Amino acid sequence: MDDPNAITLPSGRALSTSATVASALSRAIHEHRLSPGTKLGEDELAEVYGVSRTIIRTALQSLAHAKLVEIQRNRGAFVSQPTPQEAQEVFEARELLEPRTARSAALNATAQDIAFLKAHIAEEHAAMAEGDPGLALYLSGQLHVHIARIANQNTIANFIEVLIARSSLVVALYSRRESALCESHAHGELINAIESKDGNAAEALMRSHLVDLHSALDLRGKPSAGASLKEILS
Amino acid sequence: MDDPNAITLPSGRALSTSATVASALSRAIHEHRLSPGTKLGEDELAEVYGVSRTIIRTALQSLAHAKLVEIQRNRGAFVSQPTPQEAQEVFEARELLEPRTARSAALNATAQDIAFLKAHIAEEHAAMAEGDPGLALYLSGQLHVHIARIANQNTIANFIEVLIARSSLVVALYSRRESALCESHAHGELINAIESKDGNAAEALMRSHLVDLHSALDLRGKPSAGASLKEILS
DNA sequence: GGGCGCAATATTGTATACGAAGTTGTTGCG
DNA sequence: CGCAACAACTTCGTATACAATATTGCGCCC
Repeated sequence: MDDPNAITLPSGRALSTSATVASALSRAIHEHRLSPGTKLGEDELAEVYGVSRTIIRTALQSLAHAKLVEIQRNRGAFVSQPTPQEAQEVFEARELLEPRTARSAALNATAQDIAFLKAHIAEEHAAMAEGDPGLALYLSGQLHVHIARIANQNTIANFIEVLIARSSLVVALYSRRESALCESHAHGELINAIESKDGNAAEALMRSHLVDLHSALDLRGKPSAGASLKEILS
Repeated sequence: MDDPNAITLPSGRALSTSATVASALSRAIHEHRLSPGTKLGEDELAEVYGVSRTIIRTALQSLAHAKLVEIQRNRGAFVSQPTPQEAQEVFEARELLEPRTARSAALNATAQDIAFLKAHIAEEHAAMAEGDPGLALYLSGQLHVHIARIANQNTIANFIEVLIARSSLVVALYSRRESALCESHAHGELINAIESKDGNAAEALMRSHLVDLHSALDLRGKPSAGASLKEILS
């Protein structure tokens, strides 16, 4: 069944099939192409990606572990809708992990790392300029992950990766202003601090950056964006 | 096929089957009944638990996500053998997350929470007295998770849960002294601080407790304990 | 006309079957 | 006698088939 609209899985070489699907879905969620609450039917996805349900299930379980999708027994998988409480927790966790990690990154960064970060920011600007805010949002999140990896903290980086992904959901639901989340402004300053190997500045800038993001949320009410279907009408 | 030695899955009511298996395996790893490097064959486990390979695979993938087992493509699943670098990372992550969380717990704890923690410690002592150090180790780890939950930080608590599990592997491989890891001593003081709602003390005690644990490791060499088979001989 | 209960449908949960990759033991050659 | 290549076996990866559960639509009763 070579489905004509089966997505040719990108870079399907060394990665396991289910990981590829999970990555594609994760990316779609990051970029707000899939809204919180969207049902992810197994047969549907199997057809889209041109693989069997087995692969889809594995991928969904992987995403569920990262809290990107919620699997309800005998009901199916849905893109997660973090509660205000969960949103709060995500940012509190980030505020514990990221500032200190940014400090380490500043102390560890090589010239190569700096170049990479700058290229990354340029990419982010380009995406925004081309009118692809979803991609820009994704890239700006990945920057935080890269910083943790530069700090040689893979374990923490993995946590941050999960937190970033969930943050994207939080933004989709609770963002007050529609504008770009990580204003490249803050990221630029942060990278400058890292480049000057100024650990104190990097830590402080990261902390205030996170506070900014956090305070740009409106966590009082209920999900604002397309929390789909009856759930919002009940 | 009602296998006579098929483990009657404990508390199999509300939990999905694969989650039950994952929980059982996780517990076995925590308690050092499964050593790092042990091969976890799918058919083997399927027979032991009296379920199909499908379930086993799901469970193993879940554990792999928590870095408790490592899945090698076309080779199988093995209990993880954290490298010294990973061990280091695990403890650095804990040192970022747990002290501040202990502070929150101290400020949040209700009388009920205190009672629960004390009962937990008693259980831990009992396990040790009964000569079940594995169980004691498991329980002492869980205490850290409970503290995070008392702090109303479920997201952080989930991270800590993973870190605790990995710590158990680290201890199996790199523990210098064979003695109990979390000497109940430290836990007792910590709970006292929480009971007195002394956030500063709780944070400081947790920090020093983690430093103690960390420094009890010998991360220079290679895995000490039964890192199985040829891997240690090559 | 509205609400409840039952049957039909659809979707997920689990098991099994088949194909692919790796591992091991053996045999032949150097 | 040792090493390399081959073959048989074992184990995993993926797809498909069947069973269990939830959802939906219809009809009946109130």
